[in-house]
Amino acid sequence: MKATDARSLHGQVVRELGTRIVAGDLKPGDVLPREDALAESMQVSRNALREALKVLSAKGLIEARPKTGTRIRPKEAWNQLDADVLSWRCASMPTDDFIEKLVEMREIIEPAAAAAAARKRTAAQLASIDTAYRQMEAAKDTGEWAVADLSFHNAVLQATGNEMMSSLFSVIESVLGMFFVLSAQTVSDFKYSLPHHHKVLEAIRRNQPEVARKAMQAMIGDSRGNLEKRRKKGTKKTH
Amino acid sequence: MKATDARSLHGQVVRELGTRIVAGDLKPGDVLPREDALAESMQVSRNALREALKVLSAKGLIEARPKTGTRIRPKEAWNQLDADVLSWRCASMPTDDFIEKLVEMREIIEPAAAAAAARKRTAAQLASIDTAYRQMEAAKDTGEWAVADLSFHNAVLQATGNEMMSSLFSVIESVLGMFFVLSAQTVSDFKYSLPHHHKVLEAIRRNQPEVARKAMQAMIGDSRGNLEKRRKKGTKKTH
DNA sequence: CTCGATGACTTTGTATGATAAATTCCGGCA
DNA sequence: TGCCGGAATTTATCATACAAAGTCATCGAG
Repeated sequence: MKATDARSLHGQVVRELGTRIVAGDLKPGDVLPREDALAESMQVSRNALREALKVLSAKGLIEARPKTGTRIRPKEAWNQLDADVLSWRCASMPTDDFIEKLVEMREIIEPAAAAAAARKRTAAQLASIDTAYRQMEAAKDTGEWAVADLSFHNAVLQATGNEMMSSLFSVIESVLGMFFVLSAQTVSDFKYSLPHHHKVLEAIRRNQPEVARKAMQAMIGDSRGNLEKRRKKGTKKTH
Repeated sequence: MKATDARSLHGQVVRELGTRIVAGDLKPGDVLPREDALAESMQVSRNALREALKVLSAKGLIEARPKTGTRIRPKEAWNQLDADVLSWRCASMPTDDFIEKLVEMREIIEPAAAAAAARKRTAAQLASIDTAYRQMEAAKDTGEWAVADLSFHNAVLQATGNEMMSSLFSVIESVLGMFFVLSAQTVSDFKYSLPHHHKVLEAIRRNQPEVARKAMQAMIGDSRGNLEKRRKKGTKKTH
């Protein structure tokens, strides 16, 4: 689910450079080659390259100044919540440290969102959550499950009625994505978290904020435990 | 504190179009004029315009396709947490509804951040918070206070050690900015929240997460009350 | 008459070359 | 030594041309 169109040429340049920056291949403070040199080395026109640089600049990754050149900005300046930045970080062998931070964000965002949704959801928003839940019930494989699961959590965020909360879905998407890839092979019963989701759904349906918050916390706590188990297993394998 | 450089020409175009989009002057679904026509009407080259469009596209505001044209994307697709988007929304007569959403975000983010900071802060991070606090103490006018206040809350977010949390500072910056402009004239003692900040600082110093969380919650609750008072006064004036 | 393919047209995408503006850095001068 | 100005370099902007992609109408076949 990439925000940036990867088909276009400048989109490929954005992805290429963005990936290399977040992966640490290009470090903060480093200056990029001159625009014409970089354009030539990447086999694109200087025009396409500049459009890519503007996009990276909009995401806070780089900064261009005449004469000085274009340099990588410090990590604190990056739009760490940007969907592309998150996706690039996830793509490049995320460290356990990063996954832990993602989970930490989730633990803050989702219980609060569930509580807010229980307070303010409209009938239509509740219906969206309900639909997603039923798709999870009906899922026949891990692929269908993943899609429905993401829909569920997205619907909860949207039910808060706060568009800034909805924008945080990119974080949830990242952490769930990590979870899916880590548990795809090892889990036989991929629906084991269905009861957790049901509790959240019912609490939101009944407008019970604190019940919804607790249910969501429980779900995430469970998820965190499994994630750590999988991660340990994964590191064992590499020995 | 603009992320996008407003001095450059394409930066001005970004700001112009971005402002008009978030203000609702250009609505989701609307298609922009052709690139060459739009470029001419804005007195810039098509090249500069395209770089601006790429930036807006990176922020999720627009989407361009051959033949179809460039259209405004639905609000759900916008990067609502982007510093520029937030600043543009704040610049254009924010509705009470939007301010309420900002406060809601703050109530979720900052108590959790204070707790995390109390758990994980390094000595250097604590020193940053302490420095900001002393600058608040020493502030001689509302301008100095505002700067120090922002530093304080930024330092707390950074003390969580989670860069995604730090990226949420743009939200805090927006809500505090609104607070400052609304209370600039009406408040005689602009340091009245100093004790609140002191409690947060001390709790973080002593590694007491729950104390820090409560102290931050109290500070925000107080701030919310004042904001509503000011807002009411403001609407009264317009009668 | 309906459906589908085909071709022309419109709009964005990419390339190229040239000029302007800004900033650094060096050298001259007081 | 320190200030000032010019040269050099790099990004910023402009202009033009062509390629690619998608839309829409038109035409033909069933």
